[in-house]
Amino acid sequence: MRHVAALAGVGVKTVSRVINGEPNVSPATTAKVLAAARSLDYEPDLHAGNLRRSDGRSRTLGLLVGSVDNPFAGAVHRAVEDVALGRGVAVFASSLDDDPAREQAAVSAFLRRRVDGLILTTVSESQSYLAPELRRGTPVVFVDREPAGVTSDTVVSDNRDGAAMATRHLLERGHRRFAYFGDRSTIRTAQERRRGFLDELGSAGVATRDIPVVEDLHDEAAAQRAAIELFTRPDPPTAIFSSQNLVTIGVIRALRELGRHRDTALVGFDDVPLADLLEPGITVVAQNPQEIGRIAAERVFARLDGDDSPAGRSVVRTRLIARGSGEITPRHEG
Amino acid sequence: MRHVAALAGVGVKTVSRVINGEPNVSPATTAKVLAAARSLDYEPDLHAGNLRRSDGRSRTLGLLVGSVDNPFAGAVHRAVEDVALGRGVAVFASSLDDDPAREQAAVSAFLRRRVDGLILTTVSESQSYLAPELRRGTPVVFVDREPAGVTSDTVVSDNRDGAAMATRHLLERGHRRFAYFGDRSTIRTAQERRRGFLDELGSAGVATRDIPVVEDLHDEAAAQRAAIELFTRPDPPTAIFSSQNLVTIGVIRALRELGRHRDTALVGFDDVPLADLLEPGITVVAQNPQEIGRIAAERVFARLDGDDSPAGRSVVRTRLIARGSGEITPRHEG
DNA sequence: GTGAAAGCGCTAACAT
DNA sequence: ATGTTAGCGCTTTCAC
Repeated sequence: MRHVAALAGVGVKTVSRVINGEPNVSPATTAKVLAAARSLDYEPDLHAGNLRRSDGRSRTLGLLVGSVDNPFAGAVHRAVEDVALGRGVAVFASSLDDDPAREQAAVSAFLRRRVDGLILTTVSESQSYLAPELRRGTPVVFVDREPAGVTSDTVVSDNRDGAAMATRHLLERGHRRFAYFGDRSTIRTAQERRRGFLDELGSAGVATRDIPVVEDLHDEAAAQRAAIELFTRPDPPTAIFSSQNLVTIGVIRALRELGRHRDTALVGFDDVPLADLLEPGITVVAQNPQEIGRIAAERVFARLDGDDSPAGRSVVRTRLIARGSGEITPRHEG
Repeated sequence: MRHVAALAGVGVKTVSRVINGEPNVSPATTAKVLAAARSLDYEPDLHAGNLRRSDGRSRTLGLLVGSVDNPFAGAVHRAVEDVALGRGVAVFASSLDDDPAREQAAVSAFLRRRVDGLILTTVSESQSYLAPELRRGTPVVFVDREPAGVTSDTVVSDNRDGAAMATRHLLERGHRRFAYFGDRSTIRTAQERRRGFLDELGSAGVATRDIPVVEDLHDEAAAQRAAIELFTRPDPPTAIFSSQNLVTIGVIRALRELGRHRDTALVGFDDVPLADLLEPGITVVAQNPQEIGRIAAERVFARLDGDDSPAGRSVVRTRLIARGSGEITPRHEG
């Protein structure tokens, strides 16, 4: 900046004024400064400015998702980016991998870089470590999973209702023998989905005591193995509810392998790519990651704009998409 | 930091030493400083340090991909993150959307934030605007698409060879009536794939003059429409090569709709999620986005570590995955 | 309409 | 083993 000022024959403050579009600079001076900046390939240093700037904003956001390599996270990320772009804010994205250590490391990395706000998917038992930062006024929005130990804005899917809706869908087709496949039972979201499933069966008068509830399946292969194992036992279920993306895919692979995909009903929570092109198409309770990301980003910016209303909880509705697998009726036993 | 120093009863420089793990601090002092930092919830300001730090590194990378909401980009991003994480480097990710204005805006946003390196997928006609930055020594690695107007490290798939391999695969099954569906013809990568396809047909003695080459299909719907249109004309092809992810999916939808998916061969460039679960499974020339991302990130860090060898071009091999659709033999005409 | 001086939080260089 | 001073590139404040 000093070089630009020297080349343009003005003071540094004048350069600063031109760069930031502040008033009280004559057009002639402006032109000189711009020309000098161009010829020196000058790019202002945003961080240096921040150090002294009154609002202290880095125009930067930290986003922590399950994994950036994952359709749900990608959609959330994209929605956040779209909102941030309009504000001239850049987004740091990191992957959680359901690892509490990574959660803390990522948050710390964001904070050291003085992000203006945080959008977080969490996995550790408590987010109370964020309390000082919240007190300092940094906006934090939790997405997909609710926080514990602190209160802050949260955006989640209606996990329980969505799971209940899926279950009702299967009950209405006459199923009475169910199985549940879910991911890590420590994850709140997973608990909610299981609860929605079991409660709905309970209300329908189905004895939930004997229903196989297989949990802690965190990848396709584990889900596939678990499903195959279940189907080699007597009286396999006629209907399956799978509580997550990868689990659903693992179950599909298992049913194919067993030749059971046309006579076993399946509804998955969370949409699966190309689910409509499979045979049968996969019926799912689809989340709305775009909406989750958009709302989360808008909450952050509202807070930055001074909104100091109490922390809120936004619930983004899920939607049942019937494609075939959920409409299979119970087979008659041999 | 001043507050921490005051609370610990030491000078700021000692705090700096402790925070950065520099030597020559007594254990007792270290403990005092750490305690003070903890009690004040102190997080060092990385940017402020950078301003003065001799290496001037922000420990930050800028990554520009097609769209963060896209499986290929997600895999690249994840690989870059994994390499960067080991170095304590955070990643800014942005979406290009094949929009030249976005490309420039994203690069400028990265530069203003003083990223240590750039990993870019580009779409504008020339990247000569990066020349000053390259001269300044900022490492830039181009991924997926080669740059124009500047020379710098590049990591790409073997587009031409991959396309040729796909074509050979179809030729070997006896096909002689082909069609090509591709995305924007202005994209170098797309040109290479088309070229690989046509050259291979030429070498096999197939007249390429009459082959339908449908291009500029940038989404599923456009590809689907184009394929349906082609199949309503006389003498439809018996084999299709589609040059991109979304185009492949559009073509699959079209073939389904036409009831042609079991008698028309299809090989797509770039893998498709769940392609193995479709019927028939989709044969593809799979890229290796993880490898592309990993190599790109390693190139950046090698440059930062002082590697000043001439700009290199890494070619990541594609792999043909036969799943059914590419093994369909030509139907006999009625 | 413009510039000079001070200072943001930190680290380099040189004390001590 | 620790402290002091200067200065990174910018914006603030205030003077002209």
